[in-house]
Amino acid sequence: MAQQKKIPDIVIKRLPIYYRFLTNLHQMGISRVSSSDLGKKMGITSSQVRQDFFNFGSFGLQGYGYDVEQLRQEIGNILGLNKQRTMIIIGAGHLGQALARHSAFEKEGYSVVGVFDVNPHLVGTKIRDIDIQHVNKISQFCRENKVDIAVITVPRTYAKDVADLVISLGIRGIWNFTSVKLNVPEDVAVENIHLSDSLMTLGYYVKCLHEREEEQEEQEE
Amino acid sequence: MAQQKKIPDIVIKRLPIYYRFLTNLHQMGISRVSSSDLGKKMGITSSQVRQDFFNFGSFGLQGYGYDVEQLRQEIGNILGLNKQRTMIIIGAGHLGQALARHSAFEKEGYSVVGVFDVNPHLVGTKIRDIDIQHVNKISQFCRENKVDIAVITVPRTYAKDVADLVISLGIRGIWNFTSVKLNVPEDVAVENIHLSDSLMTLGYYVKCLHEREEEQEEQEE
DNA sequence: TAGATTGTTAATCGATTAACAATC
DNA sequence: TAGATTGTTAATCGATTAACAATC
Repeated sequence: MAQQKKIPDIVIKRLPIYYRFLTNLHQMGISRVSSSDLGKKMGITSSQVRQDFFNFGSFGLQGYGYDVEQLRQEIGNILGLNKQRTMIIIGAGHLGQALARHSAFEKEGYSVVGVFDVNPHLVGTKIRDIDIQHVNKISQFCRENKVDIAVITVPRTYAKDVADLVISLGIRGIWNFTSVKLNVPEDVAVENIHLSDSLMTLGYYVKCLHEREEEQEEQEE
Repeated sequence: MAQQKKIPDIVIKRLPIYYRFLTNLHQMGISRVSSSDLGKKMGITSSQVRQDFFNFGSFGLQGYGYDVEQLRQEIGNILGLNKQRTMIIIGAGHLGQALARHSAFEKEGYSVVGVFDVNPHLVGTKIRDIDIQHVNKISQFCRENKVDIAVITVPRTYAKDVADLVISLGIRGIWNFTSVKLNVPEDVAVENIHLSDSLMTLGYYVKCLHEREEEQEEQEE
């Protein structure tokens, strides 16, 4: 069943946030929520909550609201969390290792099945129970194992080559932690974590706040 | 000089991207660029490029375009990259340590000046040349040192308390790596890196691509 | 039933794109 | 000068918000 009219990316980006808040509610033992309660918690309008869900169907009950656990599962299914996904991490530097050890992803159905690097000091060692293999083993590994997602945590100069490689091996999802913009065919999905960009954005707002403070001090004189 | 009409957040989020592409151009020895060239590289329209810059003034030359290095510096100044910023990292787990060791931030003027944790096995050890101190030393540290940004990489249950603490100590910028939504006063800036959200979003698109592939296979039969 | 809240359409708002006069 | 490209206003597009009939 094909997606009819394309759902805006910005709506998709909000689904994990809904999922997160619904998980919280569920853990707090709350079994029922209205669009306006949920919106208030998340800092958006009730209209937006209902409008977002409307893209996928109708999950609520008029006059009642939403069943927390049911809605959570619906959104989980939309996101595909009901299916197990496998990831390989390419680049076992500080960040790559931290991600490999980050156990939280596993709970959501994402498991790291391989870690690769070029550094001979790392190749052969283990992260948790996974051997770090040399990058030149990636092709073989992907032939022998189903891999859904490649996590790219290599230095920026290698990012493009690594992306091209994993795409050629049939991987359709790339989680890109480098600052490089990856140009990929339309049948490949890329999600970027641009740490530096995020930090610079924060820096801008901090600067603005400092400037505002200085102004206020001047006015007080 | 106060910011006149507020510049949209979405424009601010693009500034680091411009900065990044301009740095690349500069490193490639390219000294001149037009809005349409820059837009093409970044995957946006030339109109948007000009419209974005128009928020801050006029940096170009009609009939010529922009001087790469000059534009880069202008954007750097807007972002406040000309000023040195200090950060403390709270939570020296895998992610916190990886960020502390991530040297790239330093180049952009952000330096880690303190790392804190509660784990007695970590307290007293070093990351690079920085001592890991116990979290109960944060107040004292902030009184004795100017700290611009707090990086929060603690488990989610402690996130709120840590945020409240650093805000009470006068820190105005929070880089939040936990999955918790931090409710902060309006004179505090928060930037979130929600790794799980990003991964789930990627998972959604991977799911869609898989479904599309299956459909195509069916049609071929 | 009366009250509440959804699903869904319509109105508004803001961001992107187009257009073009200004000018290098 | 002629050509190119900006700065800037106007038009379009898309996302958010408001409104309300449907209905639990």
